[in-house]
Amino acid sequence: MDRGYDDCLYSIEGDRVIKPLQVDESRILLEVKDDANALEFGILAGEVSSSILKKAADYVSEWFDLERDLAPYYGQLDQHDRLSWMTDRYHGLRLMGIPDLFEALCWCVIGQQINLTFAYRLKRRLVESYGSSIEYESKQHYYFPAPERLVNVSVDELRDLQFSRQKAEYIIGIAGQFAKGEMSKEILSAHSNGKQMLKRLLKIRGVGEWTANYVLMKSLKKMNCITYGDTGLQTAVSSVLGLDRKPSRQEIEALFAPFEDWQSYLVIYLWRTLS
DNA sequence: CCCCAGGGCCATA
DNA sequence: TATGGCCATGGG
Repeated sequence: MDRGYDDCLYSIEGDRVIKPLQVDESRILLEVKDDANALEFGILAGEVSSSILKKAADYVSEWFDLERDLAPYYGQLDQHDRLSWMTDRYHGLRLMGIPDLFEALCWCVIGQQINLTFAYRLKRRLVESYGSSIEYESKQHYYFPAPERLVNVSVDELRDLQFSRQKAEYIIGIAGQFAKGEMSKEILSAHSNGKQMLKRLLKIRGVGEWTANYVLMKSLKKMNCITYGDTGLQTAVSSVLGLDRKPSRQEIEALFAPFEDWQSYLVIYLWRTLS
């Protein structure tokens, strides 16, 4: 999880990661750590009950995509001339989810077109300005701001945080859809298939092909999402194919074609080659 | 100083 | 349908 970027929604301390979590009406501080052959989780702060423990476990499972058997994916990777090395190098690397759809959409808008260092800085400013937090061992742990909060923020306030006018408008607009109940993870999930979900997402101002696929991958766990137009993906594909230029869309499609049902994972693994 | 970052909108033709 | 300008900032 630690790629050297400054993520403000969880903190990595040694072999454990700490993240504030809302389960039903309760706010807890979740800890997940590496325990040799398993992930172990615990509640550092907040109410603890059997119900909350179960939901925290479910969250960890979704966050780390623990239910998925990666063996078929590695089987396909092994058969590929230029990608088989990934099986050993990245063994066990899973698709880290962004379960909160609103957060995932906002994060995409923030990250559009700017370098990741700056993107994480913008996210931190947004979160620390409008998100709530809980304190643990004299450190604040932040929740992503609620749409009901962000919908009442002005474009100029976000520009003061160095958001571009476009990003500010997109985020406030998305917050409005969530606050009014026009969009939610449940609403999006109710669509019959991934293609319909993609169509619905593309209606949102600020959401293009890259963002829609990223969100379906990270929040809805759809397995065939290719972030076309992604400069990072293009760089990685160019590298593994040994090209001295950006790959065409057709070349990307050709590379991904054998990985039906695992294409999102291949995107994740290709991104990994960049860090 | 330049170019371009894990894009997308909008105007124009 | 296709193309180009624009956005904000910072790292290389």
